[in-house]
Amino acid sequence: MAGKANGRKARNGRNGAGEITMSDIARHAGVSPMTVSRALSDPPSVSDKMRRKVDAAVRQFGYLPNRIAGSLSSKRSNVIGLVVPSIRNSLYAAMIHAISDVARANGLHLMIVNAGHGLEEEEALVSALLAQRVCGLVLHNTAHSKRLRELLARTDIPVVETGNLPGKPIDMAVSYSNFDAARAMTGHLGRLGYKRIGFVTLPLRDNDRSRERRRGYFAALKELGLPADPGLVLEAPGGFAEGADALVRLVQTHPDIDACFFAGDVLAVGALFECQRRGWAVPGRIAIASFDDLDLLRHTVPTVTTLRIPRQDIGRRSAELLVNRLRGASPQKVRIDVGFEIVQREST
Amino acid sequence: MAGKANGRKARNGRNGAGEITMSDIARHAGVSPMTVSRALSDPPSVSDKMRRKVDAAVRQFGYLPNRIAGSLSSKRSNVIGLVVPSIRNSLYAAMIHAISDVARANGLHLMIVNAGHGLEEEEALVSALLAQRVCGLVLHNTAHSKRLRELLARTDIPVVETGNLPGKPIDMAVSYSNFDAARAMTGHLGRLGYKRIGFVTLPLRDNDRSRERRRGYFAALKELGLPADPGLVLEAPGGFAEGADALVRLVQTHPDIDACFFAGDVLAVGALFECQRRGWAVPGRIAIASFDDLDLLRHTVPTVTTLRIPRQDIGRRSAELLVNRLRGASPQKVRIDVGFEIVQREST
DNA sequence: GCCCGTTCTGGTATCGCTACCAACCTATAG
DNA sequence: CTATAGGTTGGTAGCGATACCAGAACGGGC
Repeated sequence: MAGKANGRKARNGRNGAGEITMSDIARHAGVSPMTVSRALSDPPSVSDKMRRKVDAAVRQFGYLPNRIAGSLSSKRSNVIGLVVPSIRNSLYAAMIHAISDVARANGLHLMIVNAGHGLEEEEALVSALLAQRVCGLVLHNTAHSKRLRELLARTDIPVVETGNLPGKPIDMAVSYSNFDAARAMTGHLGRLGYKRIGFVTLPLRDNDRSRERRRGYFAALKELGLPADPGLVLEAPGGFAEGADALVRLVQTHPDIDACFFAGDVLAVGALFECQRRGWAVPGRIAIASFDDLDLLRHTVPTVTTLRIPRQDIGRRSAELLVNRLRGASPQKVRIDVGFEIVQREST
Repeated sequence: MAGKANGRKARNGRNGAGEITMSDIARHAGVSPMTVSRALSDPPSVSDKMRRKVDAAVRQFGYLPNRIAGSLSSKRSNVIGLVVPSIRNSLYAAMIHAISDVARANGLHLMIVNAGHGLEEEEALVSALLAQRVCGLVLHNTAHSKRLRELLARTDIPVVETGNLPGKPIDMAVSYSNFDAARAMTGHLGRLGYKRIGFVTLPLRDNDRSRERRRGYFAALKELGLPADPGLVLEAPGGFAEGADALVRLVQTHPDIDACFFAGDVLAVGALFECQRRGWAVPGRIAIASFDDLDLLRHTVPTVTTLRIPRQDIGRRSAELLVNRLRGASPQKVRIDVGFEIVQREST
């Protein structure tokens, strides 16, 4: 008799195996579940007495609110999705770190995926992140498949692109201009007096950043009045050995080369080490310039001239833009150019 | 009249602002929501005809299932939590990358947090991950606060510790022995004939890995019959400049030092560069050994003797253990020693 | 002491999906 | 032609939280 009547309410009672719920806490604190919810998510809205009761029960049971349920109910998740070409690359690591810090300070979590370097892959991964209902996205890539652009256009979550300054940002962009940076460094080398400037680029396929850098290189040569020799441009996957190899090939095919600009820092360091091995003076025999201010470049012998890209700032500001939007800032297209800086060191 | 009757069902109808739901897809495909659910999560359980109808509707609307709702309902999330001391460090990056690959292949996502190096911080972060109801955890740290151990003991999700081989794993462990590794390298240096072997350690506070390495160093000295001189041991935060500085200080205070073992690769490289700057022959004036086989160490001049720790394997196997458990493998304490390898190169 | 505006608190109805069970087919055997 | 098994399909009832509104408690002014 009572059995049946209790049956309905029993589901709020302790259920042998299930997790501790807000109702459990509420019951033990002698308040309603709503009060528990408020006490945890917006303490000032609850009286001291109630809050104390709730806090005590929460501590007693080691209660951890179920954010999945919370997200479903409130239609707000507290997870930011992040798509980078490679978690392994320390450049991205600096950016991820900065994003992570801002996110944490705002109670957000990070879901990070490796895009590899394919457009379809990126599309699939972003879809998966959207299915997880991330509340914001940071994409390093700025070249996207048509379907991905459509997909993102339909969602109303904030999106920041960070790898390049795109002509048409999907939503917001925080970056520097790869074109300007490569142009500036090439120009810098020209102004230092170098006449035969080689260029080693990272893979160009599906990568607008690499392509922009190469474009910048050629633009600068033109401005310097130097001939554009396609033989002075080499494409190489990023790696120490590949940088060394590229340098050697350039020197062999173009013995008159007097400087080389590497579009990736690891390539440049690999080349520098090769020079050390061969006893080539840097910059005596050949000058070496790099892209991205790896800490390492400040400590090699000689130290290496490079472009300082404020990767951390990019991460921090991207995250801040997301946070602001999540806090209700009106969705306006933002396009922040964080700029770059040429760091002249011993190698040029 | 019909108005009222429809009122009840209307909530399944298109609702102006809300997201596209499974019911919407079901209605347009002319099947029940359950069939849509099954068609998406377990295709073989649904007839071809039904599946085709569902797939068509899904594509037509660009439907992305709401995994938050799915997770709540099924009490299973598809997110793995990962706690590392620093996302920025490339060692962890290699491990993260491997975990990420395995996770992706199994439809899992990664939530990564920076623990910094404090025990309380780790506790708070893990709590947050548990609140997100991650389905598994990878912790790099093996020193935990008492409360964290209790917290993890109460949950029934699989946990893998990876930074060291702990005496009492919380659940599973995949690692190498920091003690054995440091002992082996120190022994190796002794067997090469070095008599005054310095040791530069990373910060020891709250870090059992560093402490184990130092313990290994002293154990080896004892085995070699060499005196343990506390003055030959220095503690330094990881960094190129710090490595250089430590080396210089050791050489100044102990001019008879003939080898130095750095418990962090960046420290070792910083020291090597300092030698290049000062024109000290390596290993002529002083031999340098490192911990962890950064790619860089294979390319410097001279190349650097180091310990190869299979970071990627650690990541891969950790993830695989988690996946197996999520697939239903019985929870047995696993403790995998992935070992290490001494890589003898030019610097010693 | 009474009225009304504030502040707090609690009940109810979802959020979008999946687990579970019941109902329904179709096919094969008896 | 019916009975039974096997494979599909659909209805119902939550998962654990929050939004929204209504009601209760409180406090001050006349």
